[in-house]
Amino acid sequence: MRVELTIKDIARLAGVSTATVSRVINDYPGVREKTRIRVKKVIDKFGYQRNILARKLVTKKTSIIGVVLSDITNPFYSEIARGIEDEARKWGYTVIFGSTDNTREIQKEYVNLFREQRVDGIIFASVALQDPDVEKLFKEDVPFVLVNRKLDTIKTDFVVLDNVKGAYMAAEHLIKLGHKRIGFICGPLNYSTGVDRLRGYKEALRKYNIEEYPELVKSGNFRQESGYRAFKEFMSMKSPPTAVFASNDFMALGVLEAALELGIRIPEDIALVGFDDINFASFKFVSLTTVAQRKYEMGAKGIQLLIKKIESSERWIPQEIYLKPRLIIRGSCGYKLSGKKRKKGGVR
Amino acid sequence: MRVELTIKDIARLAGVSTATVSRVINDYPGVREKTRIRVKKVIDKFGYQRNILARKLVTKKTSIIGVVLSDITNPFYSEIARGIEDEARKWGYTVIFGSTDNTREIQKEYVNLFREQRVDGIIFASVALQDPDVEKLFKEDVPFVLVNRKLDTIKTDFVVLDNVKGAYMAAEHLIKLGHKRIGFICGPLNYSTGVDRLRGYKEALRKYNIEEYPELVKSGNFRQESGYRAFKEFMSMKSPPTAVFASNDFMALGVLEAALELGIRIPEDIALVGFDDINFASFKFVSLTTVAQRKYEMGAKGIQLLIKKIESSERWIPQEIYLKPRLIIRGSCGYKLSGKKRKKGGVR
DNA sequence: CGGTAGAATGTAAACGTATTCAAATAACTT
DNA sequence: AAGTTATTTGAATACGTTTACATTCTACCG
Repeated sequence: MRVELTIKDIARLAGVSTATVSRVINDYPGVREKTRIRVKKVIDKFGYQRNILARKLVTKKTSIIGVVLSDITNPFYSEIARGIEDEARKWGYTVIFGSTDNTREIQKEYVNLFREQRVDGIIFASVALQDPDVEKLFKEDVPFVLVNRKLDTIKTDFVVLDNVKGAYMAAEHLIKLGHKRIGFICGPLNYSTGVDRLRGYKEALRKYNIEEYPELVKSGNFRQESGYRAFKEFMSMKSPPTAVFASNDFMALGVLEAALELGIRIPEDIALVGFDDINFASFKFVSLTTVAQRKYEMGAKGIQLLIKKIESSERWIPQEIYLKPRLIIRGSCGYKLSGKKRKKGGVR
Repeated sequence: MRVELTIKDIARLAGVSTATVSRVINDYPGVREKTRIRVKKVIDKFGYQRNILARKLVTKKTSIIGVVLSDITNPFYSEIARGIEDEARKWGYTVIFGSTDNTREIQKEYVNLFREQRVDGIIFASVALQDPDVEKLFKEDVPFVLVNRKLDTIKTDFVVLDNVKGAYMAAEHLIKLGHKRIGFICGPLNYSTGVDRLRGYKEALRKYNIEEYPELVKSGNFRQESGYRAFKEFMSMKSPPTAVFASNDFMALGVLEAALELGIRIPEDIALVGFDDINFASFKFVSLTTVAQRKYEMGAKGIQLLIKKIESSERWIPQEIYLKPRLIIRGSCGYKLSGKKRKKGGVR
């Protein structure tokens, strides 16, 4: 790499002091138009790129934000990530992602890395209900925002979907289609998304006076295999559910796989609803009815909030943002859409 | 945030000079065991985290690597990204991703951002055949590595799949299944992946003395809709192809959608092969025969290469790495697997 | 025990910017 | 035109490390 000019060189070449050059570079006021132009000309002519490291050293602001999420490969998270990335760029921030695979050790490693890199703040997109790392940051006053999943132990900023409401809507929809025995594939109960969706499901049953059968609630881990397994278990019961609500789309995909294997038709034999509306859910040969959340927007909102918090000078009051869920009705729930849609029957 | 101790404080507290502290921190030799321990104790007791910015300023090494790819949301790229991320972490590097949507302007913006951030090197995962940005970096001796797609205009490092071979294998497979009219949905011809896969397809036809019909090659853009459109066009021909080879999986998914809509069965009516082996291809209700590439590994290899290049002191000779493609035979091509697999027939 | 090589430690100068405060200059005011 | 105020400019310092070089210790030798 060729040699780089410094602010000193520019100052010398323009016949001014480094302070003036600095002021010009940062568009600070208090420099005469004439000299401003002169300095700019020199910069254009000889080329200059300020050394952001030196700048960061003195300003103590890196404009970097760390993001921990469980897996960038997971389409759910990659959409959030994209929202974060795009929005960050707009505000002049750079982001570093860390995929933890929901592992405490790797999360800790990334949090340490982020702090070593002197990030201005951190976004957690996949926090657990008990999270020592986050609580530590809270105590130490490091700015952060939770996204997607929240935490009850501390009062802090978050942007999440109203998961209770979303699950309620999904269950309600199945109930209104006439289902009385609705199997629920639960997410991990150490995540707010897991417990909230379970709560929503139960609330709907209660509201419509439908008896709760414990055997209709299977635990899953948000991964496809667990949906697959749960569905097979459902189907081996003496009286299986007539509908299944999987608390995320991946598990719903597992259900589809299992159904295909068992020769069970969705939705003709069993209705199915998912949660999240990941990309694949909308493919015609999947056509999964699901509770949608705007993942991109969630990421964008999250980083907006974080940046506001970082840049705010006054005492910050934590913001709790709940996004509205939408039920997207496709083929897998068996709802008969009016008009010409779904003329070809169900999925598969 | 509470006040941070500096190397000076530690030096004072341990009764040594800053140079010694620095040596301890960096595990440099030339400091007596006794003093090393003393310094470490002080650090443990009072807590200290070195300011990496100051360090970077003097060493001129940021240990940051920029990655430009077309879209982190695209499962193909997110897998590459994950490979890069994990491997980078192992080597003590941090990575910044930039999603360009294959846009020249955004790519330029990100390259500028990366340079402003003083990254040690850059990985391009979605370079075009003519790419002024990359050629400029090449001239200016900025270390970079191409991954996934390559460039003919300059001699540089890359890690790509042998796309010609891969496409050849796919086409050959269809030929051996007895197909004579194989529709090809081409990728953009301004990417090496586009042209190489086309070349592989043609080579196979030639090798097996199958006549090439220009109308059997439709242009696509690697996106689902274009596969959808191309398939519909094929099906409106007087004599449509009996098999379709889409040069990536997304376009193959488009084909599946179109087929579903037209009531055409895959593979019974028309055989289908894709390329890339994105996650979704392996789902049972998709079951797409495809040319697999190890995306994670490609990313990991790419960054390994880049780091080696960055850290090498001798004159660097560009490395050209071709990864081997594998044909993964699933349901969509109509190949009858022996044994118990696919007992349920084709897709859908 | 004096001398000396080698190891351990310290001193001081970078690295490239932002920023405070004082000095210089320009712009008004009367 | 002198005095006053506002605006521009510059000098100097700080940010927190690393590192070349000088100095001091230590240990070993004859």
